[in-house]
Amino acid sequence: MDAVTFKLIKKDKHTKARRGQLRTPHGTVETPIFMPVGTAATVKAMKPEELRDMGAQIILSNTYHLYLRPGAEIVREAGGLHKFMNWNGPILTDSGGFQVFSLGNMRKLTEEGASFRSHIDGSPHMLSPEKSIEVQNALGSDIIMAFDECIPYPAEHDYVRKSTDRTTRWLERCQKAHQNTSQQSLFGIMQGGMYEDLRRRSAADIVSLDLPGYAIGGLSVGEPRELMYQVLDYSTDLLPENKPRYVMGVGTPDHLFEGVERGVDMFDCVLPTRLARNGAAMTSTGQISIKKAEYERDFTPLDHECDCYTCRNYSRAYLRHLFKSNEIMSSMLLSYHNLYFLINLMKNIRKAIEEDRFMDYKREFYSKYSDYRTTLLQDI
RNA sequence: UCCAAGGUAGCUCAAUGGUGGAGCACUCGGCUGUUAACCGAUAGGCUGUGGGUUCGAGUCCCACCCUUGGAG
Repeated sequence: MDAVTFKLIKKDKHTKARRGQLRTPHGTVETPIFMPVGTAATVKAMKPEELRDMGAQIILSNTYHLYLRPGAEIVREAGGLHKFMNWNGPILTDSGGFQVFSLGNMRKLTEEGASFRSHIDGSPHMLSPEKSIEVQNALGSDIIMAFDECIPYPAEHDYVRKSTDRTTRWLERCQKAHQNTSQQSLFGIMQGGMYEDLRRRSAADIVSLDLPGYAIGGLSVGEPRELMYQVLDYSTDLLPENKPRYVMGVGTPDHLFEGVERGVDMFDCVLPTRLARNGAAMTSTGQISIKKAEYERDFTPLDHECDCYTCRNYSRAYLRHLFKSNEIMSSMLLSYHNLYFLINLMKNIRKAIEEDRFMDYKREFYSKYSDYRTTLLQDI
């Protein structure tokens, strides 16, 4: 029996959207779900209590970062990642595969794995499928991700094919290295770039390994929005219906809608927390920059439709002041709001799916969300 | 009153006698499995004032004004 299991509880009548439950050793997650990212064993500027209060069900952390600092053994000694960071809900750890992409100029790829130079002190390290699994075992996360290469965009067909096949071989090694299935489950990752034939090939290969969950990787790497939707259109169909589907690194409100509509169950993204620290807020009318001079005397909440702690208690003028003054509270209040915004959005989406009005809800949302009205007209 | 140092962008400061720049602040933009409380762009100037030397002065000379420190 897998540590993590998925139960499909409802399918939308009009789209591929679905409602499900993901059971993990640390609790059940209602899907579709957005997962806040806590790279270094902390969702930046947020206390676990706040995450729980806002309705976060599962968070993500990172193998590469925790391996470098403080080191996997220290987390193991602490009693595992849950205890170490005081979050006893479900945790998913990324494998370090994204760092293969994001630290491109500081690593070398071979069949064995990726040789990194630490971004902290320049020291050399090798992350292989086996090493990534070993570290994630030590961390004790509920869901562990396969070690993959997140392929840049654009990329030549030949390169994508070779890389994707290597990612598949790495997945086989991950599966072999991962033995303890009672506490952790391994998810595989589809690659294939923006090429349908390679996505099909990747999906067929990883699905044959019969894993408890599958991710769609290599999206949101700079490709046009329409291209991403196009890839998602056929990619979800290539994955088994009774297993969770996770699109990695996606987190703008419109992408969440489009992903859910195409049958995606899980998302994660640094965007809400990063935007927050950089003075931007996600709102029902679109992204706003709290830095702008026009908010200097705006004593209304960030988002008039939001009932989060930040919006209930603070004004745009105050949040602008905090940001301009470089005050820590700025990151805290904006992060809370942005995470709440996405978590609440997903909650509404789940409810809409349950009531067979997902597309109605999507239309309603898009009608206010100014940045994407053009998409609304084209897609609906 | 004398001595010394110094007056350059909003602020703190650069600039052999040869096209006055930077950091911060301001304004605007970007951020998608975090190398990111980050990155980028625009704007901003009678170089204290008035004379002089010079082909050419922020820079050298003179006077004055102002600031800071010291002495009395």
